[in-house]
Amino acid sequence: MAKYSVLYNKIQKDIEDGRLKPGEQLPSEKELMDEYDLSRDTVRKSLSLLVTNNYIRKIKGKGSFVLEMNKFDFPVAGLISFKEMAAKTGMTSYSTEVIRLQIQKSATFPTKALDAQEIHSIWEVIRVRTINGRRVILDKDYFYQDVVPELTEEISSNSIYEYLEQNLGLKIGFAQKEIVMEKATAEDRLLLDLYDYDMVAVVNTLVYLVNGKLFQFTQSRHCPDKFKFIDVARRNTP
Amino acid sequence: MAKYSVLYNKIQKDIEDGRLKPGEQLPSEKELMDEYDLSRDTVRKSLSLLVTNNYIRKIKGKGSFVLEMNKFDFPVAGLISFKEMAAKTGMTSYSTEVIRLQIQKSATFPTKALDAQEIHSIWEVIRVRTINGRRVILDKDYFYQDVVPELTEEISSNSIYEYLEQNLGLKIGFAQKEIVMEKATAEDRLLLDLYDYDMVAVVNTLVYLVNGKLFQFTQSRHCPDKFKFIDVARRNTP
DNA sequence: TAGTGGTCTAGACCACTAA
DNA sequence: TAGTGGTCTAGACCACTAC
Repeated sequence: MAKYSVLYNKIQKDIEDGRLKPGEQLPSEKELMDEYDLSRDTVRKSLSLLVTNNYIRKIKGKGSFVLEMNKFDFPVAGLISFKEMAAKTGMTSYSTEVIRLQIQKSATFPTKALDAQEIHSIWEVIRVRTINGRRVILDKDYFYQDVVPELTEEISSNSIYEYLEQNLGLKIGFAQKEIVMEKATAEDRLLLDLYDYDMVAVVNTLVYLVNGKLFQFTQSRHCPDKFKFIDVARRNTP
Repeated sequence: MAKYSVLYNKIQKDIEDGRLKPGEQLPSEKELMDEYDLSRDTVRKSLSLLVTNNYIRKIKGKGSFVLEMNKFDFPVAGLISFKEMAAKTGMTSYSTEVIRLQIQKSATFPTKALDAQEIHSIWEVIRVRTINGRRVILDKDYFYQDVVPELTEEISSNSIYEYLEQNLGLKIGFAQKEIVMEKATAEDRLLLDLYDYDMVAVVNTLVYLVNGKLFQFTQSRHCPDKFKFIDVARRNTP
């Protein structure tokens, strides 16, 4: 592990575990250099990462301070899986039911997500997420089979991402999300407990590997009253 | 202007204006050093910024490449004002109507957004955004008066952000957004052209200055069929 | 004035990619 | 093997903040 990663992880953990409290001042760059026996640039690299990930902010002439970002309910910063979210927010009761798991010939895979007109074999996974006894999320995932050769019901009902990262060694790079509202379909009404709602919140996601290759499209359809998306935006990062 | 900013802006502009095309390879760090007479670290700082802002990606042993991120309709990356968005997406016909502009004593300012129980004087600005003849967005903005002393109808109907940044010299740091769906209120139905929809997409935003001080809360209520939110998420930025 | 973070440099070594 | 980006160092000067 790189030296700057070690320091980054140390401070990140200190913040998440509450050893460093919101508003608290971090040691100065000089002090961190001495304490961890690092050059200033390496210390600065760690701190820069903490800044871009919204853990701290730096003020010229004053120091580095832990951000106070606990005004919202849960800390979803972008890309996170259902299972990770469940763990972070401490959901007591949740489960996943696999509705369909099959291979397709790019039929229903959204055309705009395809790089070209090539024919691909594609895994289609349809799952329903239940939280506290209510079916609230309908997930439709599509993976290229040349990237994800095998997929079982057991993997799907656990965490696909965990499998992809730990077993297949795939490295997720980034994702584009699009959030829209749509009229509920007959399928939505069948698979979700929508009560009297006639709309759903739809999150379309394209997931890319670190090498830039697109490998997954996901459509996540949520009960409107149980949907919440959190985002932290930084204006003009430079 | 810092040297790394100069190079960053140069390349960013080249990408946005199409002189550097998606997938194209940038000059190597060595070449950029020579061409712009910079040290390697300075070149790397520029490129790092382009990476975190999702303009390019770097591949060890190969080079830096322009990202292909044009699969979505418009490039909203986080924090952007209505006027900026209108300019970027080339909306032909839009206007803003100021419904209410007044000073309040923190009454309707959402309590969870307040730092303490202090009493503040707060500007309340309620505006309706019309696009192509349809009233699609209801914006409710709240500003602390000690940060924004004066606000006129003219400023409000133009761009408040432009005024804050250029005239008051305020520096926006970052914002937290929360997106939820809500049942339409009587006010929504009165001020928006909702047709037969009975829900709205609600974006709650807390805006902080670079010094970390919270200074604005905004609630933006959208017609569901005209709402779209785009987000780019990077997994494990380190 | 002392201490802080911001910028910039020159040089070194490593790991990965491609021919 | 040559070229690329990734990490790390030591030292310099600057701008801002606080006292």
